[in-house]
Amino acid sequence: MEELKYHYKYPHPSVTTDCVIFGFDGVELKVLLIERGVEPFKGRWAFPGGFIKMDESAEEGALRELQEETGLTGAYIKQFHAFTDPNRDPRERVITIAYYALVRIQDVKGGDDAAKAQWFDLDEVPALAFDHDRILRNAMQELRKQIHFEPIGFELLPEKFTMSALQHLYEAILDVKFDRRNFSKKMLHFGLLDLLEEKAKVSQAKESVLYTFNAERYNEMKQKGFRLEF
Amino acid sequence: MEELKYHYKYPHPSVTTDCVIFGFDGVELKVLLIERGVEPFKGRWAFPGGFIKMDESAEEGALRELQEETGLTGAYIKQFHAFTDPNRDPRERVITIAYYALVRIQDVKGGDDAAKAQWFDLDEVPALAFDHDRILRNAMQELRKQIHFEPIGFELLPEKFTMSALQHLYEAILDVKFDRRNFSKKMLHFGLLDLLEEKAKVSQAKESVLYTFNAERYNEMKQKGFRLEF
DNA sequence: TCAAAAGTGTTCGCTATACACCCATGG
DNA sequence: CCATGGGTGTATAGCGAACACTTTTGA
Repeated sequence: MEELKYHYKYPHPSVTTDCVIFGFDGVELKVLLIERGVEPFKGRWAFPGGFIKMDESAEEGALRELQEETGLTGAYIKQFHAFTDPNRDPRERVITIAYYALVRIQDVKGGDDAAKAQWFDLDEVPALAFDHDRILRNAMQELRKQIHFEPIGFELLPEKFTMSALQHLYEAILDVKFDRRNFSKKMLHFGLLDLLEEKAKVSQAKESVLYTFNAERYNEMKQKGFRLEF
Repeated sequence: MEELKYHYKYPHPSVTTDCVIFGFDGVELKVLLIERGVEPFKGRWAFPGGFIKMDESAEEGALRELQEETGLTGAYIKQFHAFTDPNRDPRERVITIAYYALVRIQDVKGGDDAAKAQWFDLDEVPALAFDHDRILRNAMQELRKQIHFEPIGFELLPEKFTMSALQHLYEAILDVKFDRRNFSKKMLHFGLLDLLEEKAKVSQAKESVLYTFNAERYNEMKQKGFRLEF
């Protein structure tokens, strides 16, 4: 039998973090899932996650999970909800504090874990373990809200990107279509994109100019009271 | 010595809910605080809160705390952040899932608890216990974000209210001033306010017309894809 | 009669949107 | 030479912001 070393007067829930990891391949918004190797929900897909250590914050825990699965440090993460249904885990009471991460898909290495990890198109996500379906829907909602007011899309793109990559990203996240001319006008109007000398040919067509996001300028402007609104 | 009946292989944090209760007196936005009767932070003010029971969700816990302090059932609450700094409670590891509640201040009874409770103007809140200063700042931020997109202000007003009460509420929450004519135009333009026959004299001046918020119509419109944007 | 709040319309500028043609490249 | 995607400007409508005078009432 396991040794039970920690004793409390009242019952305590377990607390985990789960990390919904979003990536973008230039066309589709994707999410990184891990196949569970153990019961419950063995064989089902789920988000990376795990118990919070007693000396780390939830955010540190989420970053640790993210690093273990993707090799990435310092990626953008955001806490969006704590899921607390008493029956969300069939084994015991587990509360999870959920984060989403925005990563550059091309920077992701295979994780340390032997666990099978795989990117899924958002519209091809299978039925997930636990309440992770709900967590994913919720993450998407919050991501959509956030992108209207913060320049987080750039976390998903390479350093240098074309205007049409940026547009496709916004279209994938918000599930709408924009007029190319209007989209570009609006983006450039914020004054946060630097036009690079360099060009790139993406498809079998004309080469297109590259932009980069000027985060410094954004921070300056934000301090002066500028509120981005897409 | 206390009997320690609950045993775990790994250490578990305690999990609480805290509830930032907002009210509006017609002029100022207020927050309900409770004076702590025990250490730590004895004598300091704090939000109502407590441990989550093993068979209730965090939301149920927050509603229970709210009911105990105000006598209100079914008030509007919203989870806005989980605070997880390992040292936020000097006694032991405590994670708190924070909610804010919007209540009609005039409906609030004294709580069941003998604890001293008191409404504070938002700009006269004293230094709070634990990390509750931070929690309050965070709650205000989230409330401001939310009121741009959801008609939650009405949760703070009586059923029947004047346009200027509504305007003062928005001004208090957003900390800005609006032009009376423009504000009224914008609000009425949503088509969510019903003009009542009844009038009221609020101050020592002209009597003014009363409105009521039509929640049914809002729900219909929302289902048809209407997105409120203030 | 004075002070305080309520009621009410118009103008202007900006932003969002709708929309079409030409060019460069690779197959 | 054809298909694909890139680049670019203008016209219109709707919304947000600015702005002043008259009325009622109670002190």
